Amino acid sequence: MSIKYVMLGFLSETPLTGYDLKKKFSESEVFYWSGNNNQIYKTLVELHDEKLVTIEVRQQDSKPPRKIYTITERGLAALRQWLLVPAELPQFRSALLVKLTWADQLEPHELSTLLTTYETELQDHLVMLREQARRNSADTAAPRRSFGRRIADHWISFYEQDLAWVQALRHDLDTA
Amino acid sequence: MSIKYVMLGFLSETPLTGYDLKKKFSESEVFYWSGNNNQIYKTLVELHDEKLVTIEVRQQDSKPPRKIYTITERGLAALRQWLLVPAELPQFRSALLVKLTWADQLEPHELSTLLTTYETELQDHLVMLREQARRNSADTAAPRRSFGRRIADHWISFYEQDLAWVQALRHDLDTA
DNA sequence: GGTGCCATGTAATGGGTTACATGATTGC
DNA sequence: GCAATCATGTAACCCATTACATGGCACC
Repeated sequence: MSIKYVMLGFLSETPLTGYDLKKKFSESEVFYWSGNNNQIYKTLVELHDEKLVTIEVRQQDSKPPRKIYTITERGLAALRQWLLVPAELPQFRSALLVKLTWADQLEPHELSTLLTTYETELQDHLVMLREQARRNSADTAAPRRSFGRRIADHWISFYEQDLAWVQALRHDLDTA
Repeated sequence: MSIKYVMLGFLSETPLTGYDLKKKFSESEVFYWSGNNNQIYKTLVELHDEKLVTIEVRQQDSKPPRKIYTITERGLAALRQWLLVPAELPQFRSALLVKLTWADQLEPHELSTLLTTYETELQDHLVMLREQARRNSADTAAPRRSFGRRIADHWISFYEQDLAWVQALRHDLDTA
């Protein structure tokens, strides 16, 4: 799965600049790309070459000109076509689970520190995600069939489940 | 997080060849690298250069020679040091959640097909994972503080949660 | 005769990251 | 004076992927 279609997706809602797209990527983890300049500006050129978007340059005084990208009919068709391709299964990457495989290489107190640190970080992250979800669901006046809030909640539930697991593990280790 | 330390981890259990390591990566999704030749053989050279492993070449008649890699004291120390570094938070990458963001671009029956296909694939995958977990927990006579089974179960629960979510979504769409 | 396992490795490519570069404006 | 926002883009690099290459043996 490439970032290309996700950018088309955003552009299907409203015309945007590269800068705007960058922000879109940083606003939600579900769009898991870093949204770095290199990729975005290169991909925009690509999208334009394939006539999936049009460019409108708008000059601004004392600011760099904005290049506003608008999706074309072909772009919308390409997006739809991509949406119809069966979605690959989710990928989970947990550094903790990998490390715990060799937990026996650590002293009990070292293991305990590892878990506690992780737990704290997870909790902080969850606070952030919940805040984000709250904000996003507030301003988006739910369009007919968009699952924004539902998706965000599901996302959060992955972390919640992970948190519960670590807590249970820590509890078991403490009582043993 | 690089594949390097994971390879050291495997080598901390027992000496292995590059070929063996490849298999280790394919045996469990938790070790999420593809385990392709390029990376493994290159990394083994690197590990050897850094004196984290030693090489023993064993000739075999009518088969290519095996290069058996054994972890050194320095290797074990490097592994431990890596284990102590706080684990990054897990990363989830769900193509489905990304696509559903633009679900309104699809006809109801197209959306339905998308979800059903995904659900079926998930279920198949779960069957495979459960089988894998069963096999792995059978032959590993649980060492003192290794969480193999626990880790596998947690892994499975991520997919189960995802499955439940899709099923709930599909149910809601059907009844609406 | 074809597939799969053993066992090593290389080549080409793709996808993604960080960091660099410019430059004005606003706010602390 | 410093950081952040707006807004574009480039350079260097790293990690990972697929595919290619070799070659014998076992099994159906």
